[in-house]
Formats: sequence, structure tokens, C-alpha cells
Amino acid sequence: MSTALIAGTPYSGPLYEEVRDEITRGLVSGEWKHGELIPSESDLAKRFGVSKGTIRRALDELVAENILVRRQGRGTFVATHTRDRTHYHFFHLIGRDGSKEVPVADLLSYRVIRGTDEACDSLDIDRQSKLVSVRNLVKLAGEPVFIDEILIPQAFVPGLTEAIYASRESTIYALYQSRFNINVIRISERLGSGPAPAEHAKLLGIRANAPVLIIDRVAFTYHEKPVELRTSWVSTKSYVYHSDLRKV
Amino acid sequence: MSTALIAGTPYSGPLYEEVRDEITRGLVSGEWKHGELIPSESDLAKRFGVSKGTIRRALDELVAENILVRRQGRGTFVATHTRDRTHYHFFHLIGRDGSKEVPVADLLSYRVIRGTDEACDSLDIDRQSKLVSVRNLVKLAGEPVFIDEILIPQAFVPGLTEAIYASRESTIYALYQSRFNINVIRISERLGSGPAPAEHAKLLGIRANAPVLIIDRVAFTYHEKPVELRTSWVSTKSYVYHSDLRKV
DNA sequence: TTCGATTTGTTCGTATGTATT
DNA sequence: TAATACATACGAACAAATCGA
Repeated sequence: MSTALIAGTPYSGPLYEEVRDEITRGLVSGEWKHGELIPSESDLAKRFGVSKGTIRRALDELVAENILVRRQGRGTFVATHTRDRTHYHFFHLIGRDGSKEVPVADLLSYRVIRGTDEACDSLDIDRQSKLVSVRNLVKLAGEPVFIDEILIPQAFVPGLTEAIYASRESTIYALYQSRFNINVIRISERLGSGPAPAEHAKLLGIRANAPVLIIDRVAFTYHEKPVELRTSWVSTKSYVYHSDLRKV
Repeated sequence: MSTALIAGTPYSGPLYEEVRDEITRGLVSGEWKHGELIPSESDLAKRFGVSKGTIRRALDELVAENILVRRQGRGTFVATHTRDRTHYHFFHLIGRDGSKEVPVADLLSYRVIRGTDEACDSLDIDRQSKLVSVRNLVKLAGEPVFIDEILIPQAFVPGLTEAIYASRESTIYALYQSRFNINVIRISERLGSGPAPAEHAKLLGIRANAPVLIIDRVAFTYHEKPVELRTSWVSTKSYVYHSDLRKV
């Protein structure tokens, strides 16, 4: 039978899943923000009225999803999009020789536009909604490698301006996290190949219509909610996309 | 202190890791082959002289790596490259509309060649070793979508002939598994973009030098041992490469 | 169809080790 | 040093799924 944590809300399924979802709710609500320490296993066990083992199982899953980070002797923290983490987690371009470089973005444009029907549908928001559109030329080891077009609903980033965007430290995901409490925990990408548009080709130092890698990305936060669209046009002369697959 | 499972082999580290490695050894040696039932948790606990909880922890890791599969009420099995599993696990092309199709391969050529230095190095075998080279034209929903070139050390697949290869059921990984006891458990891929070679373009029904996705894959078995190289030239007119990333 | 044996899944509890503050 | 927190290990009990008698 159900032993719902919240009276009156029947729940069928393992207790640890209920606990996990309850903790996720605390993350969504902002009870625990990125980088913060969440209560100890013992405290959570008392709070939810379950054993430490069950808490541990729930935390294990969130740790496996890179939502939480455990440190022995210190506690359990909400994962942060630091350079280290995000860079190797959501950034998949490596040199043909296997080298990893830190991307440096030059801002090309920052605008607020009306989203296309397609974009709004992908973001699961009303059509005609306003989107912030950012374009970057990104360099690796000084070499221009790709062009990024980022789309994010303006409603998700209230008060964001070009100045704020330009003065960010680290990645844009860290900005979402620190300023708007939006935690990107998963991305889904589709890769194809196509000719480089003339304007992009020029910036990338390749000839127009040269083959480039085209990456369409959707970024998600908790509960599979999409929060950002991104398209990248990548010159794969010196860098390739790396995909290391063990799990689904 | 160490409580080595094998007398005289000191081991420092968690017990469950030792148990996990011990079970992996059984998989490598062929004690348990693909699809087979391994001993129950209780039996393994007795055999290794540890608690069921420790066995469970070790199995959890192997299950997370898709090496083992657990079925409640039945037991724990060695994972098999069935169509279902491999198809959605190691095959990443989906339709632009999100559809999934079963690939059908037409054999273009089957040869035994001397490996290039680069290929032999990637496969961690002696230079000049003999490799089986297979080329396929692969169709999805009847449409030619990509060309595959597969390289595998001949020593790994003794007795393999074109006839045997051509008459295989399901994927080549299932063939490696059933006939040669080679279990591919991980792949690493690098994606770039380039012009379609004339010969490939013709088969794919696109013009020469049209942009195609070029995928270089290395397949690994236990202990990170490389067993196969594969290059694919993909026409991304109707299909794209899908990468869903949550974990590293 | 029913029942019992087997196996994994879940939950709880306890003890001890290790890292951090 | 002492307190705290996570990591490992063991054990027990019951639930749920499976299979064969």
C-alpha cells in the first residue's frame, strides 16, 4: 500500500522514487539553490520519515543524473555549472588530436525577437512569444570554430540585457543558474551536415557552402521542461564532436 | 585492510569493486556467455564470501553499464545484442521527424587487408596485422542513408567468411557475440562534416562533394579493449544523428 | 488453476571506516 | 580532538514477479 509522504496524496511505487521526486521539488522551488548544501542524510531521513538507506537510494539517482554532488565528510550539494563541470559535460568538441580547449565566445548580436511557431512549439510556450536571440562566434585555442545561435524565452530571463549577458563569467548555463535559478540538467542534440551559409563561412574562415556540422540542441531543466534552443554551425577542420556512449 | 577474494592477491579498495571485477573476469573468460543466466545473488554471496548487499552493489554497476540485465523473479542475465537492444543503444540515426527505422545493410564488399599503421594503433594490435574490411550501403525505410566501412582484426574473428557474414541475423555485434564471444559494451564516436566522395555520393543518390556527416567509431569490449573500427558517411537529408546527454 | 519455491526488488536497521571541519 | 557526514558492509524481513509441479 501507499505510504505517501504527503497526507492525502496516494502514491504507488517505490518509496525512494517518492523521496527523489520530493527532493526534486525542493530544487525546483528554490528551497535549495545551486551550490548549496542540502540537509544531511540523517536529517532527510527524519524529515521524510524513512530510513537512511531509502534516502541514500533517492540521492544516488539524483547524483547519477548529475543533479546533486556528494562529498564525503562535507555533505551533499546542488550541482553547479562551473567551468569544469559544464565544460566537459555539455561541451563535446575536441581537437582531432584529442585535445580539449576552453571555448571563448565573441558576441555577434543580442536581440529580442518574436519566436517562430516551430521554436515556440519546441520550447512548449505560446506562439508569438518573445525570445532573446544571441549569436556568438566561438573560438577554440584562438581559432574560430563555430557559430552559435541561442534562443531563450524572454519570460525565463526577466531583466536580462546585453550588458549583463556580455559581462557574465563562465558559461551561459551558469548565468541561467545564478541569476534566474534555471538549472539545465540535460541536453538533447541532433547533428546533421550541410553547406555553410555565406555569412557564417566568412566568420569561420572557410569558403561559402563548405560542409559544416550543424547541431540543433534543446536544453532541459527539471521535469523535462525545455528552456533553451541552440543551433551551432561547426567547422570540423580542426575539431570534431565527441560522443562516448555506454548508456542510453 | 584487504580481504582479497583470491588468496595472495592483496587488493585495496571497496569490496564491491573487487567482486565486480571478479564477475567481469567470468564474462571475459566465457564462464557466462551472452544471454545466459548467472548465479543468483545468494549463490554469488556464498561463492565470494560476502553479503548479498555487496553482491547487489557490484551487480548494480554492471547493470548500469548495460553489461548485465536483471529480471525480477527470474535472475540476472548477460546482456545480448538483440535487435531491440543494440538498435536503440548503439544506433543513433533518427528521422528528422523523430521516427526510428530498422537499418537494412546491402553488402558492397568483403575483403581481408593489411591494416594501416593508424588503424592498427587504434586497435592496439601489431602493425601490418590482417583486418577484415566490410563495406555496406545501409538503407532506412528503403532510402539509402549511409555507407559503412568496418574494420576488425582477423584474429578476433577466426573462420569468418563473406558467406557467414552475409547470412547473419540481426546486427554484426550480435554476430561477434554469438560466434566469437566478443561482447561490445561501449562505443566512442567522433563526428565531423565533409564532402561526399564521388563513389559514395553515387550510391547515396546525392551529388559528389555534397556535405555528409562522417562518423568514426571505435567499439570496445571489457577492460576498454578496442575490437572494431567503423567509418560511416551519412547523408543527412532525411536523417540526423541523435545524442541525448545526461551523463558523462 | 492453484500453490510453493526461487529470485530479484524494496525497506529497514546497525556497525564501522574515512574524510572534513 | 571531537563532532559531523558520507562510504562501505552486513543482515533481516517482506513484497512482487516468475515458473513449474
